Amino acid sequence: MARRPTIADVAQLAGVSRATVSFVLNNRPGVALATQQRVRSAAEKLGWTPSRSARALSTGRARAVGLVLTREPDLIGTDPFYPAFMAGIESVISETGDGLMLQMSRPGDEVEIYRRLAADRRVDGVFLSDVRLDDPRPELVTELGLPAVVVGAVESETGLPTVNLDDRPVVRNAVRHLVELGHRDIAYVAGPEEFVHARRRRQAWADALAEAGLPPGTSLPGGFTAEGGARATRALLDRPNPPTAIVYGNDLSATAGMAVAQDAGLRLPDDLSVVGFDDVPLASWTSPTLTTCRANPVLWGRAAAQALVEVIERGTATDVELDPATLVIRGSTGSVPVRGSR
Amino acid sequence: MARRPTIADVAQLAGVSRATVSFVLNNRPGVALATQQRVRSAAEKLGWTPSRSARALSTGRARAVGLVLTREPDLIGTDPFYPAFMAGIESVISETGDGLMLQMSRPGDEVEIYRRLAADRRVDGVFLSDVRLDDPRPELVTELGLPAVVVGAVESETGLPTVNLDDRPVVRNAVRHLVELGHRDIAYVAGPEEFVHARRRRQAWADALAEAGLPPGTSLPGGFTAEGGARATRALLDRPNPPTAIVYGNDLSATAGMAVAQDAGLRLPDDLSVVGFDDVPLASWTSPTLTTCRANPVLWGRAAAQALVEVIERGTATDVELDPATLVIRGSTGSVPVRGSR
DNA sequence: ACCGCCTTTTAAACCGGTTCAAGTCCCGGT
DNA sequence: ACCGGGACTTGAACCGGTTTAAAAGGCGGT
Repeated sequence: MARRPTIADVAQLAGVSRATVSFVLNNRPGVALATQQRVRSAAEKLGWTPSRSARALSTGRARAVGLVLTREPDLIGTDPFYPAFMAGIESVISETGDGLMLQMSRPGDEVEIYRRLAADRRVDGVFLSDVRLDDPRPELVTELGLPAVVVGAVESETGLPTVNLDDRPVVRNAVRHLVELGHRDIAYVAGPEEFVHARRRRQAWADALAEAGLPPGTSLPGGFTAEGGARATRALLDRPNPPTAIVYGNDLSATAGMAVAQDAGLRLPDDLSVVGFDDVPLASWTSPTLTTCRANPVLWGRAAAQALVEVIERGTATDVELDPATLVIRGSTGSVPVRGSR
Repeated sequence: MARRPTIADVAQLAGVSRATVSFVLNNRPGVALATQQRVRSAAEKLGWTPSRSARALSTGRARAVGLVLTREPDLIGTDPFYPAFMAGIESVISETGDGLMLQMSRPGDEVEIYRRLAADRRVDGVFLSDVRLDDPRPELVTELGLPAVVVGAVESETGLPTVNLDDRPVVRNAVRHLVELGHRDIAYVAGPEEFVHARRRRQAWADALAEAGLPPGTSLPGGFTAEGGARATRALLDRPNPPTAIVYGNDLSATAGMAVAQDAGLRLPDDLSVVGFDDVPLASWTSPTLTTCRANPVLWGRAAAQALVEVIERGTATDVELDPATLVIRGSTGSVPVRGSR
């Protein structure tokens, strides 16, 4: 395997200096057309591609962005958001030949990971997703001088550019939909409270109840997991006055909740209505099919990547507000059961 | 924001040459202990971390490995394998401070992506997963001189180091389990035939039938999707003599299949037994719960990463055979229905 | 006092690009 | 014939590390 060609080889073959080759490569004006062609064909003839590392060293840009996934390893596979989100990122950055560096971390190591990412200058910028309450990362990246884009935190008190999708309207729609079906006792099974998006969804549910003139409903933690959703559902159904509808923080816990309800002898949606969140591929294939909220993670990824590129190149970017998620009504929601009181 | 310190700054503060700092950094023998300490404390005082790009340029190693996901964007989110697999990879490579470059591609662009990865020398090696029949990639990486590890193709005719998990025993166990329950007509809903692992699983099912002295069963394509699984299930149930059990290529199509069967009025497992593959988090929460085959994608990732590191560093690695997947028996399999003929 | 040898340190080349100040050429104007 | 200026090119420094060959220092032996 012969040594791969360098810019010097191309320069020599084209009969020009290395500087000229570099200019041609970067489409810098001021190179005669004939020269450009000579350089190009020389490069092609030798099969030359500029070395990433050399470029990175002299330009100071790594031409890569970083995504740190901070979740428990088991949880990471259950969320269809990230693969789609990453696909969206890729579709933008690959246009300019940039790459995506993936890091996984436990919630604890997180800060360390970002520090290393910044210290190494291995990436030119990072995405901050799954933002938590009192998240140390916005401040950290600011301190480190690491370009960053916040994904999905509506309160832009961070000072960082944000790409946001407001979950509240769709949750409100879901509650309204249930209210229209006659439900008055609508419970909520929430995701981890430390996530601002989980908290926001729960708040939207509470607000929607109030808006409909209903008393505050019951909210239980479901942790975005199947087990958590199941446990919360059991607890809700064991109450003296179980709710007639349950809204879940995600499809995973909703599906587990449906199973629990059916095991308890309830028929869905006759005895209990269920709403999920995410619209996972399976949601159309549960029985009954799952009414849920659908966002577009690929578009998130695209928007986030575009914003990050802008921050990296121009130092700042305008916030982006994505189209809200939509309510997908399927078979798991139905009229309130005629039962007991009133 | 002050310019970040370089090796020269450290050298100056420690009162030594840059070479010495470099030696200390790389734990090279032949530096006096006192000097090492002076260098170390100087580095710490300045908060110096060596620049990745500079190192990459002079050592010729990018200190990163690449994973190319070649699936349709929609499909990518449905497979819990990859996130866990990546977590496994990360856990190994992050020990040495290496990174994971993620690339997504459509089946068509694939070859181009690998070429670019190799040309850029942006990664030191790649994983080859979802190996297909007549896959061009093994030959390609060999030609490109790009270190690679094949993940999950048992026929090591590629000449490349392979990390393999033989699905056949567990599929065989699944069929046996069904045969013991009295089933004689066991159908199969397969993944895309171009994937060697999908094909292998189907073959294992066929072999197990033969081994049990049963006539060849019916196999239909399910494409590893929910829709495909549903369609195939419908087709199977519409037959004059529908099977009493169906084995699916993955949990996604199995779950969709269960829904179809239940919609058709069948009770599971009384009228139909179902076996999946993957053991997705939801498998314990369908109704009935899903009997399925469980592998350990995190261990795959670890083993694959270790093998790849070995190839990169030593030029070659020994093949690894992982512990086979296990059969998880849950509620979706039961005794054959007493029905019709015989 | 001199030598050989071992340990420690360093100067300088190198990795492969980018960039800028300083050329070189050529041409039209006077 | 000479000059100014625009269009192209290029030499050389630089990015921040690694590496090698050689120098410097220390020490016991004769």
